[in-house]
Amino acid sequence: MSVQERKQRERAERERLIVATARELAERQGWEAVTTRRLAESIEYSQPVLYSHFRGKREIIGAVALQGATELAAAVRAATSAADGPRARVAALAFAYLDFAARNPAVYDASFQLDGGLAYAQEDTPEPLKDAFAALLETLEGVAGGGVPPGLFTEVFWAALHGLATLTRAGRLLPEDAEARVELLVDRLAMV
Amino acid sequence: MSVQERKQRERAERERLIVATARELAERQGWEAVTTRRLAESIEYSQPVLYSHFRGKREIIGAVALQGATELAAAVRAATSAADGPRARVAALAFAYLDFAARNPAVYDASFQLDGGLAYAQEDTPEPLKDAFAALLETLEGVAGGGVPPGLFTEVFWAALHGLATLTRAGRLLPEDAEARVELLVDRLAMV
DNA sequence: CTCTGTTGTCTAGCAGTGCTAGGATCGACT
DNA sequence: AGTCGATCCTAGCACTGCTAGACAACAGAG
Repeated sequence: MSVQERKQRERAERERLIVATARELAERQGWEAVTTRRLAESIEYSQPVLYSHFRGKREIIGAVALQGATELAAAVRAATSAADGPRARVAALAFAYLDFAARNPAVYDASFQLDGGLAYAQEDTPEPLKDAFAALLETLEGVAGGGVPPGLFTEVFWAALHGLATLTRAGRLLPEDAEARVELLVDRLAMV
Repeated sequence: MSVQERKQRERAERERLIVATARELAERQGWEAVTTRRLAESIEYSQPVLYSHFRGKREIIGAVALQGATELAAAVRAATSAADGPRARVAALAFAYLDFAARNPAVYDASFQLDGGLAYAQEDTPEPLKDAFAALLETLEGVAGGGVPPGLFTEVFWAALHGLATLTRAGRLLPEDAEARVELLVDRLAMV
């Protein structure tokens, strides 16, 4: 069985290569530059190989999205655990979130803006997405305030961050006052 | 000169038809269904005619976006002027905004999500966009709270609404608790 | 009323997209 | 050593946004 195992390993390796390459390409030149032809060319295989791993382009975006969610969760947890006190932890969460979105625009888009064919807010939601939300919840549930369900509070806080992230990157908000906006958001929303 | 005037009128009329048709098509089947061929077919002209009015598809989206911004501003102003008291006016603004986004998803996307080739937050920003922001500002500047620039407060509030609108429509947030989320947002952000 | 020149429109086509059918090739097992 | 199945690629489909160039319609001049 070692032959088959080797083949499986190689297949899995190639799949990682596809996702990594798609991500790089998207981060470097935008998702509109990620075509099946260019992607196939980059991994030095023909187009149909992509379709032996993924149903289509959407699923490739979805794979990048899951990677992104995992990393976002890790970034948020790292930032919050390094901060002292509820107020500082919430602020650290917000800055970490926006920083991630700004540094990985293509990945962030894959996760929260593009259609990666993933289920959200449902039972069959992939684990990384649920975990990313959980990472936010862990810190935010402490500052939801009385009578407010932590989940609901987290959704609102998340939406605000998402709005700041997307509007800023789309040029709708000037990046200069980014910090002031975050401070205002944290001061008002978090009940410390 | 009346002949030329008539032609100009007809041209303007056809341009309105293009925008209206693109909007209908997008609202009915999504922007990905708005192709230059289908659009040309719908207005009963050939494709190149579109390019005698607009530089490309992006500009058509941009035209729909401007319409949308104008209507959004009107909807917000209508809702706020019908409400009594600062708290009620802010809530009315929020509900009107989200209602507009939910009822006109394609138009909302054109305005704030897709690339319509429009400038934002700059000097050469089209008037309808500036006015839509102004409509929010008019109501929100009264509840910004001391020491907080009204413009900054409006940006944050807008971002939160935008986040709620997009995440809800993308299936990231369940629509059930929509009202509770808005109430929470208004209660926390607005200093009545 | 005819001719002319401009203005407007359409046909046809380019280069690119996501995706797939079918043939070729390679290699693991009998 | 030969067979047969898995794997991969070539070629192509139907579509996209966009454009060059042929063609027709029509206002203005004579």
